[in-house]
Amino acid sequence: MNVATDGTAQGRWIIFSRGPEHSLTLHLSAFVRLASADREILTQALQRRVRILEPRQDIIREGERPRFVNVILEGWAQRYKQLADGRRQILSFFIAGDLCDANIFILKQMDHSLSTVTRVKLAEISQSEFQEIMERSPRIAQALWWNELVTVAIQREWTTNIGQRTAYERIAHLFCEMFVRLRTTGRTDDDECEFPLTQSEIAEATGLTQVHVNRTIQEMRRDQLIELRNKRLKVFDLDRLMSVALFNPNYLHLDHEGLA
Amino acid sequence: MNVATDGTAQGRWIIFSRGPEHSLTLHLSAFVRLASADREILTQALQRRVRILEPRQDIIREGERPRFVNVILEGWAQRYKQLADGRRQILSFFIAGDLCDANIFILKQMDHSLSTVTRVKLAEISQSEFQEIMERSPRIAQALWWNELVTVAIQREWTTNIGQRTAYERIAHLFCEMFVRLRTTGRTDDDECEFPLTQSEIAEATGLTQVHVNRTIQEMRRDQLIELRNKRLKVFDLDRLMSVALFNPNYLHLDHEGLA
DNA sequence: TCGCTACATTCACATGCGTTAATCCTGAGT
DNA sequence: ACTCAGGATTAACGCATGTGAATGTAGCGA
Repeated sequence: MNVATDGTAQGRWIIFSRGPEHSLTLHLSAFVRLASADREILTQALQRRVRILEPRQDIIREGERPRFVNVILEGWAQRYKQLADGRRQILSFFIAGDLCDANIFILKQMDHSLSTVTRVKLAEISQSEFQEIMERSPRIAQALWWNELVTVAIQREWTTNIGQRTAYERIAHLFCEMFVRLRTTGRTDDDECEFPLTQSEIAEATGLTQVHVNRTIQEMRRDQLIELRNKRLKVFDLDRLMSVALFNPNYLHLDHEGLA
Repeated sequence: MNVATDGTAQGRWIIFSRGPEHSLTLHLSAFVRLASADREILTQALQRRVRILEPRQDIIREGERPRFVNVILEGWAQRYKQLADGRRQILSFFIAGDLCDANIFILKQMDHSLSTVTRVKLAEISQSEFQEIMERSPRIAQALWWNELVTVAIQREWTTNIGQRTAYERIAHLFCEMFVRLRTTGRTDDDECEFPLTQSEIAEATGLTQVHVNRTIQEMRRDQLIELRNKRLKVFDLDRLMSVALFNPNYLHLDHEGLA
């Protein structure tokens, strides 16, 4: 696949492309316009250690010591957290181009877990590599701050989502967020996008039960809001979906200088 | 008040002290041991622009352009977010020593609001001052990253709290978090601490209604878990409170090198 | 084709929490 | 002491969402 040099397809996400030679080229064309030297630095970093993981597999678990910054190159991944008695909350989703935790080695141990949703291709960046990148390019260092600020903003929105919205609104909001993020990185096809989550996973992400998610999605289908099957989501009218979800994309902070 | 040079009282929070001459001295003795030069830099930055705000007053509102990093010197403040129809979610609380949003100027506009809970004394740090600090002291810059990582971790815990815990557990968890954070900064008195929130505010922070918060707190009182009146919280048995809340303090990341 | 297995769907019933709206405190100011 | 206002408390009632468990369905390997 190729990528994202026009306004539409740029975003917070670090997006990559395969050139004709199938080598990865990284664009942290997020937030700042990076010089080609910066791009080169990132491209290098992403090639050093690449792994492929099967679906529903842990990347790192709560309590473990973080050793790498993970960058998702293909597929969906997620953060989650489990209470002592097993209840599980999904905290966020990662899609291609997302950087999991800049500077995570500063923390002694993970307070949550990372796992794949689909089959995932990711790049691991070691602490020393990471520090070198930050030192060599202040632009990238600033882009990483920006990335982190957006990450917190998304987490705040999720808190609000679960705390204030009804089941119907919550699920609609999740659809909006993922659709917009995928579109920003050029991964939508008109009014459709991939959506590899099971209803149980939607439930764990929204603080609902799987049964109620099922009921609610059927209601959304009846309302002609969406279609969801075979791991694909179709949004008939995004404005309407955003409206019923009380979705305000401001928290994604897509209004940065990287955009046209 | 004086502060926090021993292990117990150090924490993630940037704590300050009044010397005998009533001048502020800042300790970002969080996470890293700072050199006295670093301390001096921070002390300076915190003296330049100090404001006092009355209770329940906005500091900055969603949509506005951020101009300062705010550091809380005294009192409690909060983040909140409001949906288009008025529903409000409180997203986190700040206590003395907390730094609101490092590098916030990177974002074009606020995606949430900041307001006081009690009367608050805060220091504003401008963009240029802030950048200068980061450049002059890499130790501080790293401490700021650490601070940001803990901020996201707390937000994740709040998401989990609202998504998975029952009303009783949620409120207990909030009590635990604030008690532990206050204790870490030396602001508890044995088994008691200040707790200036109204039941309505507890409700907005936990995604419950004020009526149900009231019911639940009475139940906690009957269970001899806590006492709460006159804006003071008494915790009879912190271990038991943590246990019913399924509270695991790992997300506060207090196990850093700054600690003895 | 059979029979897994993982999901999605349905059903009957229970309940935790929300809603609305009085009424009751308590502390601060006069 | 008296008053007032902002909380806290109580009550009656409703509903959104949870629980537990059965049934349906589609893909996939043997």
